[in-house]
Amino acid sequence: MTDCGAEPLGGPDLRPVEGAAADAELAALAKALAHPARVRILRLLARRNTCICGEIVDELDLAQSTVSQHLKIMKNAGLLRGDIDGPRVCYCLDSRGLRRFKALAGSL
Amino acid sequence: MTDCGAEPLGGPDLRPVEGAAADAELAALAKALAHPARVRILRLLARRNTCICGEIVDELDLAQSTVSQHLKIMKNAGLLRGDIDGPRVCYCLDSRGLRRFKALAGSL
DNA sequence: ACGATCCATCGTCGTTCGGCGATTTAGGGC
DNA sequence: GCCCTAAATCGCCGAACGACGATGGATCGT
Repeated sequence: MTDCGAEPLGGPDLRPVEGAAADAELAALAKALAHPARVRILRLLARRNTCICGEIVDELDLAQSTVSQHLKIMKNAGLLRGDIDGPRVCYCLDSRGLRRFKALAGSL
Repeated sequence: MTDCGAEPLGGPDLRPVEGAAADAELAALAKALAHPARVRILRLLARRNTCICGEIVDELDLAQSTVSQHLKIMKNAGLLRGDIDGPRVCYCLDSRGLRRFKALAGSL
């Protein structure tokens, strides 16, 4: 139940890990992780291999609107995907973005 | 000339990569990297294995005071070390902090 | 001792972040 | 159609960020 759709299935990332564009990219990804609540959300989603939705709100003792903002930030950064599942929305990791982040971090 | 002193020489980092404390730690490190100029500074310092000081100002087309702020942020985050070298200050990577960041990023 | 240089810090300004309650939007169930 | 629930969005607020110029403190050269 409520599993996210399949990944868009990208091959290995060919973009460079250096240069001005890569710097901006890493900075943007880092900014998306620059808050404990967002790191926690990412870990929650990683632990349960299935997707959860409003359960995140229950775990975080933050208001629903605040959690929604955090989710939006990470989604825009490409770290999460959110699929609509009936009246709910199912979030899960975007492993592509996560891999990209790790690759950029590893290049330091 | 102008090489930083030796690293404080820490063994392998024993702190956990998960839990609330680790989340806060990763968030803090990520915040320190959440700006293109700071990523760039880190890369500049990584490229030249010797330390540079005000040369960073020349490369960044930012005001000297702004660069100083960025350096302070990364120093406080444990990503840089700054050793006084006569009238100049010699910045270089704190490989301990950098390793820690990579370890935390890799745990995602 | 003096001026010059390097860097840090201060004060200011506009922008963005992070939080919340309240409201809107979108589906599902009856 | 109507309500109920889940989630997004809006509006507001205080706090922090990011940039700058100006000022201050330390050190070198002369």
